Amino acid sequence: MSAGPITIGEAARRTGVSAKMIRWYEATGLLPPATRSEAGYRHYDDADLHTLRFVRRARDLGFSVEAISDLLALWRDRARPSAGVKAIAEQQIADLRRRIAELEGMARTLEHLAESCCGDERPECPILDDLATEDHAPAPRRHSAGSEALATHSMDLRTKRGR
Amino acid sequence: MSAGPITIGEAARRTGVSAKMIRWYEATGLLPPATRSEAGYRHYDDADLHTLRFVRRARDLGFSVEAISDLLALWRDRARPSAGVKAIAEQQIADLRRRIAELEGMARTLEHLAESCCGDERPECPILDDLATEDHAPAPRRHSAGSEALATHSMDLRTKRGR
DNA sequence: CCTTGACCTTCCCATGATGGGAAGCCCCAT
DNA sequence: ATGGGGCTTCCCATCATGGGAAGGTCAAGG
Repeated sequence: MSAGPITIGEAARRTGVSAKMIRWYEATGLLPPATRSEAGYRHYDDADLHTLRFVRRARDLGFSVEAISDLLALWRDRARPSAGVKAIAEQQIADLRRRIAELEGMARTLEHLAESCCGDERPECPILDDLATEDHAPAPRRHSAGSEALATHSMDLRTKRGR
Repeated sequence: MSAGPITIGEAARRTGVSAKMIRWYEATGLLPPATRSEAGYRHYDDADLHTLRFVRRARDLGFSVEAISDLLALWRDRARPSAGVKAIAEQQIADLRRRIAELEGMARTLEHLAESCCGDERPECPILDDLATEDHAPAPRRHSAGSEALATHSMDLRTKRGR
């Protein structure tokens, strides 16, 4: 029910989108420029908050900013056919499934290796032996071209290990 | 069999690691500086190729460059206890499983939504309706701190949609 | 009225692993 | 000796995000 325009920090708190990211979304054109106070402060109203939550939710579902841009346009167009939205969603699902399969393959291979490694004081280690084996499949280079219209670029699949 | 030292391009062809990446691995300390010809060309011998294939294989299993650095050190130390290697591998497995679960959650949610969207000319769209719904769980912010010793940083989970 | 502290602004930088491309040198085969 | 392809280094872009500096603004309390 709060109606008065609020500042970016407050909007961040209420939508779960950081102030940094709100500014960035505006700078890159995902969101239209916010209205400003005389001093230059950005102000957000309830409709803006609604949009921000929309973006947040879409991010949580793994959509890229580019995809969200399309979704936002469709959302604003009340006469759009739902087919377009569904197509974007299915593209996203396919992408998620592909990435899951890729990670699953890695996990399974590693699980096999870890199982056969006793992991004690002794230096015998099937894991290192596997890594050092010369004849692994050329493994189709990542970043292979997709089918034109539905081309996707596989993301980075590695882990960041904090330390 | 081929014994003579070869150039970086040839090493790239034979190991599946791009010349760019070989230079980068050297620059960042994952690999020791390559020997150079008088003209400054890098030269690689069979042992180097073996190492490069090791790195390549580890990358294919999703290990970060930092983890590979540890694995390489263990590989070179023939007296290492296999426990250390196994620990790294299990950390990696846990990380992969966590990421898979996260993607799986997104995929399932989207599949439910896509199922209920007829995807025709009509503008009714449960997918957009969901995105526009105000009350979604605060969704624990990504990048939450892990447990000190085994701390991991979750990766980016979004899609790049080529266009 | 003035200070203080919390907030806002913009701008630059870093992340991780990868590729693109420019400018310039080198090597081999014709 | 010349041309083309490979090598060198260096800079830039990606994608979404955060960190932090330098400086302006606002509201509350002395």
